[in-house]
Amino acid sequence: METNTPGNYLNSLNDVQRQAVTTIDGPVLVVAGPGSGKTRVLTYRIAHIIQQGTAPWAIMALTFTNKAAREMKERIGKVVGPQADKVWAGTFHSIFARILRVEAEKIGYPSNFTIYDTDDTKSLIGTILQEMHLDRNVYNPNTVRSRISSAKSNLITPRLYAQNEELRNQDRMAKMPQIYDIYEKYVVRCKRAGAMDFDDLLYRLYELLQTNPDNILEKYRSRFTHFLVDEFQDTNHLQYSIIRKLVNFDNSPRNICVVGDDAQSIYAFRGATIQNILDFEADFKPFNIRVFKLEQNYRSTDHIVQAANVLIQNNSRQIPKKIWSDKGEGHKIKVLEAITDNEEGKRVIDTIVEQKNRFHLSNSDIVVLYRTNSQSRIFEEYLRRFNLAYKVYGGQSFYQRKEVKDLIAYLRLVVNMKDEEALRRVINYPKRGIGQTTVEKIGELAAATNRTMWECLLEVQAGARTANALTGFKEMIVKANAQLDTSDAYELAVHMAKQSGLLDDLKADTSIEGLSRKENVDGLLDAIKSFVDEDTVIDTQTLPDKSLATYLQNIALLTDADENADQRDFITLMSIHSAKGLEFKSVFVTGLEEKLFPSYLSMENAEGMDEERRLFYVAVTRAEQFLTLSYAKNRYRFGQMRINDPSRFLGEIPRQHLESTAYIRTGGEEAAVSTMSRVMGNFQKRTSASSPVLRADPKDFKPSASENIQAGMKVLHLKFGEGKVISIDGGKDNRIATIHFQDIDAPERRIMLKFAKLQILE
DNA sequence: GTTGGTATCTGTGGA
DNA sequence: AGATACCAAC
Repeated sequence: METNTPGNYLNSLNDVQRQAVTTIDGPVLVVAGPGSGKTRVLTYRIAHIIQQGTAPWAIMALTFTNKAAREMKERIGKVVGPQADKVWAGTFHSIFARILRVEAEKIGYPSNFTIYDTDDTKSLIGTILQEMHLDRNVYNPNTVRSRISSAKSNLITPRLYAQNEELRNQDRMAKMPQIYDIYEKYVVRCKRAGAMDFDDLLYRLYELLQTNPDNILEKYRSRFTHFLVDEFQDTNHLQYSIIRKLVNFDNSPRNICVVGDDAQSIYAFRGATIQNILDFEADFKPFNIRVFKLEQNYRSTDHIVQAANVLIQNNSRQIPKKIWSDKGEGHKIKVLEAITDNEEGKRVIDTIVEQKNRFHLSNSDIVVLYRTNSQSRIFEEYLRRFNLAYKVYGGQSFYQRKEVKDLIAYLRLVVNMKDEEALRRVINYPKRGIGQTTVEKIGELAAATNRTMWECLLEVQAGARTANALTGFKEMIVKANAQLDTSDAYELAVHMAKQSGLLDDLKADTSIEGLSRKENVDGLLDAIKSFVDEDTVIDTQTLPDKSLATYLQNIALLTDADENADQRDFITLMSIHSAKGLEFKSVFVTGLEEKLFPSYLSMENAEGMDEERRLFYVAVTRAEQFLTLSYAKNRYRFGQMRINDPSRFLGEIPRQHLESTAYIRTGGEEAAVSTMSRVMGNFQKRTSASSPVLRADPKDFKPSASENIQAGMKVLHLKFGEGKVISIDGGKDNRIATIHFQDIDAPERRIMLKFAKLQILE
């Protein structure tokens, strides 16, 4: 339990934690293993800083996710009360966006700048490619995007990029020599559209501090006196450069605490670098840096902790540390083998049902993790079949659905008419007779005259019909724009949904998908309504209003995972990436196959492989009590069934932490078993005791219909042999038998009748 | 300009 | 398998 009384919060900490909390002057590096009470340290530290007399608004606490930020604020609130809201705690992107809203005009952006998401970025790059007559098949927009993104993350401007022989050579080798040019055009276009992409939210702030108009640097240096950075291992060079600007200067108190775990760095793919930890140590070494290592794990039982310890040692570089737990040995790790991805789904859900029954777990105790979001589908199907409540995080989020984005695009356009991506999206949706040709003409004119498409809207040659449509479109937006100051976000959104014809268009579609699209738009409108009604606005300090502009700012940086999960009791499905920082009693890590996990995209070099291993480490260490690993020997990918070897990571877990009972399929499993021991590498030395034994001859085995099985019957099970049904419980479609088997170690088994094959003997 | 059908491509993670 | 690009017919 949390301690809420001020003063005695220090008592609930161990020695190292307490030092990390109370050492508030000067630079501090906290190396925090999984489950080591990192969040607790951060929150108590903030509370401590406040209680030592610092104003809450002089504290900046940067996290990676809104979820982490919200949790932190809540927990600070418990210790210091309502002042917690005054702390500048949030994601890098949201805190920096907040500053930029105030300062944007100093670097040539409107204060109501739009935030381009990944789709906007990709589509803008697509447009530029088209204008440059470059082949999309050669210039993959995704590749181009990530090149641009990593350039920004490393403070490489278009000009520097053009001069950088190494980068240019890489591009030439990749047959994309023009990337530097695309980059430059992209930056110009974003600026002209009054838009910042995710990287700009960081980069433009850096630019602001670097160019220092009106001595703005001084303003923020003196405003914030204490800094905290969570998940420091996942920051990129650009983020660290900003921090350094704000913290590391002459006469600065350098009150900064960074918390991270090199073993949990999983965002190198988007520019994060462990180098930052090393740089931090070097940069602050002259200023009496203190390093604290949190090594006690309060989350998991020992088999889990030890397994994690061993497997991470396969990585080449790491800060030495030994995570330990005093939670007792706990349960061994279970491995599920399946023939197909579909069967994997079934076996995972079977195991979930079994665990729920045997250990009285709630749905919310359970998480199913996977490497790629596309793996969620099969689990969803089986969960539905079993009537188990679940929630899928990530994947296509609510705000990425077409119909939602459409309405939002209208709203964006009303707020910022220069927003080209929004304009392109809705100029002819719903259909109003402005075709592709016209849109292209407008785009070309805009590009040729260095203006926005909005300005060129009525200047292109077009037939009377089209010209009419264009005028109508423009007037509609202008009219709505005029209402910005008088209407709140909800009124305007409803107005636009109706006026644009979007609502009518959705109503006309009576298919099931059409209905759900309509529901989504209604859902969006509801969300806007509650934004207007509620007092809780993320950025109350800067924009304490209910305007559409404020609303758009708030949602641009929101992801599905940030929505307040309603209190219902559900099983969680998510990617391992989004599970970082979370914990569950029972964790399923699925799809442990070579080329999937580790991903084939990471297999080329050692760094990629190490990052995959860290990802596996993160997955494993989410578990408190139960850890189940699963893999399928065959899996559909790219529309084709592929054969996969089990992941090497399975082989890296020492045998003694694994449950010995190997899984055996009913029917033709001899082959399965031998394959398993062959491919599992380290598993090979298993003793005969661990190999599965058939207790019934498959040839004579004739399973009976499960409905007929009743308490008191004598039954035969292929693997467990003869047994007596003690009792039956569970619902009609979910009957579970408790069976006493004669000659196995743990004679009492609970078996789902729906799936178990049992032959009635008498 | 719009519609609908076919060919082609593409494939991690997320603020 | 699903999304998108492309093309031919209305």
